[in-house]
Amino acid sequence: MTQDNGLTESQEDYLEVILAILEDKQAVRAKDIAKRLGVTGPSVTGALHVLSAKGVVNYAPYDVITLTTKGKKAAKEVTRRHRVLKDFLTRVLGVSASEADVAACRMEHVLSPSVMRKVVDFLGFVDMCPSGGDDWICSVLRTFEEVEDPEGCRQCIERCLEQHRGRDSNAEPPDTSSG
Amino acid sequence: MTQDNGLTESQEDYLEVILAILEDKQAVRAKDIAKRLGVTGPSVTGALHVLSAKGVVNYAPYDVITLTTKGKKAAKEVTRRHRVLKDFLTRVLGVSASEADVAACRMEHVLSPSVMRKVVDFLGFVDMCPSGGDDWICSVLRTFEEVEDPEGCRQCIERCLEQHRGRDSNAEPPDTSSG
DNA sequence: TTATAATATTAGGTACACCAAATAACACTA
DNA sequence: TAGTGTTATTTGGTGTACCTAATATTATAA
Repeated sequence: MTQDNGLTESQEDYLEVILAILEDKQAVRAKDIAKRLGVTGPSVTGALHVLSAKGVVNYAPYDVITLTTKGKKAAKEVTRRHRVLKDFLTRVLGVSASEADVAACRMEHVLSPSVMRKVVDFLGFVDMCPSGGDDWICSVLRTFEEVEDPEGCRQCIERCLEQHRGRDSNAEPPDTSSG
Repeated sequence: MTQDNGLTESQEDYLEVILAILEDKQAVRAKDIAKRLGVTGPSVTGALHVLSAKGVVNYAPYDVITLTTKGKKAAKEVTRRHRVLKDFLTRVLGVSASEADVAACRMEHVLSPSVMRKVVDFLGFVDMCPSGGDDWICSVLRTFEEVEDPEGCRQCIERCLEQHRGRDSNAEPPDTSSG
């Protein structure tokens, strides 16, 4: 497993939906898990046995289903990855919400923490941009290894953003074409 | 399968390495496949049986291993996805080459064609930028729904890029990647 | 308090993807 | 042409993740 928490992709999915159900309703039913995951009852029972053995869910036949502390932590972590990836897919790549959900559901199991961190970093740039930050584009450009003059770029982007920020300033910089 | 070509993730991996070996050497040995995929011989034999039944490899015991036309097409498609994703991870997110390879190896099986297209589109902007294109940043910004004056931005970016281009008027192609 | 509907579980089976050990085929060399 | 090492295959088995059908439990209504 890329994320190594000792859980398979399928098991991470189970934890994720259990947490989601817990946030909706009070009680978690095997039936609801089955419905959300598109599997049958026996599959849920089987998975719960394994998850219980792994110490992430509290389970006994016909008893209520809850997450252990460890399980809740793992579930939240998966959910967080899902959210980040969906965010990235929609906001950066322009993927539709529903498609992003499907894709995030798969990607959330396969990206290492370090790659996830890069995704978060990128989103950080994006978040920073409209609120006043003026260098995320430069930072991105730098990662392309194409920009040989980051400072020049920075200044340029700065002017660009200024144009959008300051409606009052109609002063178009006339002297920018110099090398 | 997200990519539905009737192949499992594992099977796509087999095709991918078979194609890779074909591009290196002339002949494909079960042993080489095993080594590249980190599996044992029997696993390869088993997979070849299935792949043969699916009409993507030509296989008979102790005979040479080749890809069918259909198989070659599928293999090239997977390889293309891998390349695109690795490219994206390294150039856009700044992931290291080796990590990008690992991540691409997983992602290549889980992203739908439409999401892949978005990734390609994004890379298109990136590629366009240093080589003369002048609006990829604007296009990206537009997707963030933050830019209210795309034309102004376009002009700004244009100046920015001019600044970088102007330093090397003889404009050789950037020639950074070689697949 | 039983009958019944809803829910959950066990039992048994499939498919995939792998493995180790044993066996078979092949390609040389002597 | 037999012998030897390499390569490939078959055999038998594991673990995961599903499924259907049958059974058990629980909750509820008569």
